[in-house]
Amino acid sequence: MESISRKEEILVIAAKLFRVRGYQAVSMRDLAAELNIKAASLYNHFSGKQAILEAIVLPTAQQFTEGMLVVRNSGKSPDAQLREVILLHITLTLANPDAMACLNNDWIHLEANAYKEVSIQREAYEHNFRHIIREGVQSNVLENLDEEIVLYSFLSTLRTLYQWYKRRKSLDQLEMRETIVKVLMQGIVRH
Amino acid sequence: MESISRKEEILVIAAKLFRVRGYQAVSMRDLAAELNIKAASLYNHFSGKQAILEAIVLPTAQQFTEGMLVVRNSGKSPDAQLREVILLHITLTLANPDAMACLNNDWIHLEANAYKEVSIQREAYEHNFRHIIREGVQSNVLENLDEEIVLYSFLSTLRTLYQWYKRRKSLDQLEMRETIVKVLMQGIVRH
DNA sequence: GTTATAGACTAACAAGTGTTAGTTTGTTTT
DNA sequence: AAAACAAACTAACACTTGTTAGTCTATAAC
Repeated sequence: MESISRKEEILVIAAKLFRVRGYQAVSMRDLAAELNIKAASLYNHFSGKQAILEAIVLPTAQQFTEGMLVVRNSGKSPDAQLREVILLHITLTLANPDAMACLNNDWIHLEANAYKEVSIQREAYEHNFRHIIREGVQSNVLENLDEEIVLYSFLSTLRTLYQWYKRRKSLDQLEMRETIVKVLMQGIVRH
Repeated sequence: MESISRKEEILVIAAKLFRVRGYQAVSMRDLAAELNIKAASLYNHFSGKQAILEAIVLPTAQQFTEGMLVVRNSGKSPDAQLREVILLHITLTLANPDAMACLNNDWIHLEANAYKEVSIQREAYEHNFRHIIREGVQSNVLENLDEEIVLYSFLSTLRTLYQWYKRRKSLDQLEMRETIVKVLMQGIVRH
């Protein structure tokens, strides 16, 4: 069953193009050309352009939803959960940076059901994130700072990670993860 | 000379649309409809769609370049400069959030000279930012952390501010600014 | 009162868009 | 050998895109 592999191949190239130029700026002919086929041939594999976007974005969104669920059910302390969420973002981003870019930038071009689906997952995700922060404040391990500012300052950094992370030797990889955790949790000034 | 006002009016609406749907997804007819005129009428005010994008993005990029210059020439300590840069982002974002969105998301759709222009300014800006961080580490006021991670974790938060800042009473405004500074500089854990 | 000017209009263009229909080719399965 | 399938193709469609040309109208300047 090599057909799965061909579909996958299309998704890899599509995600790469969408990341660089944006969903709207990539035509079916552009995508086909990159695969050395004609635009019409893409319809042997996907029902249309939307379907390609969905096939990239929906599973990625799903991974975040599932990851967050695991963290929330871990029974760990709030600050440990925060740490886990940060590592989740880093892991998923390194696994597929192009798909991460699509999830972040092109999900607004999803239509109808897929759009609603991602909206709901996104909201639920932020809701859980907010709760971890709140529990951290209540249990006195975090400073009592504005929830929204803490939430989005974290999320901004993590969601745009795909833009600026650099591939490193796997040894440095661990160090990078710890540095990001440290920067977000403890800031950058000496004390 | 009411013509300036009309041009400005178009830019305000254009920035709003570009922010919500993205530059590529907004047609000249869409923009015109929002202004209750026909697409062709837009060409009385701008030479084309690109010119509208440029008129939104270039001045905004310029403001950051100028702001950074002031900070760098202030003679203040590295951590004070860092604080100034954070406040610069907040000030410019609150002044024109739609233009900020365009600068962040749609500048890649600029062509030729305008694209190069913004690329150069962007690089110079990040270069200066990086230098402030380096000086902070060298003068022992900042922790010795990976420069790139610190830089982009700051920039990510500041560049996406337009997405999540909430308008507040001007009294809270000051508090918000201080909270953002605190979160970025000192992190969120108690110590 | 004539002349500019700003700012709108209609009509049309060439190019590019996503998509469909129908066909062909080579490989796999039976 | 026959049938089924994956995966490509050509040709065309209806529509949207940015843009241009040429025209009309009201207000402001002289």
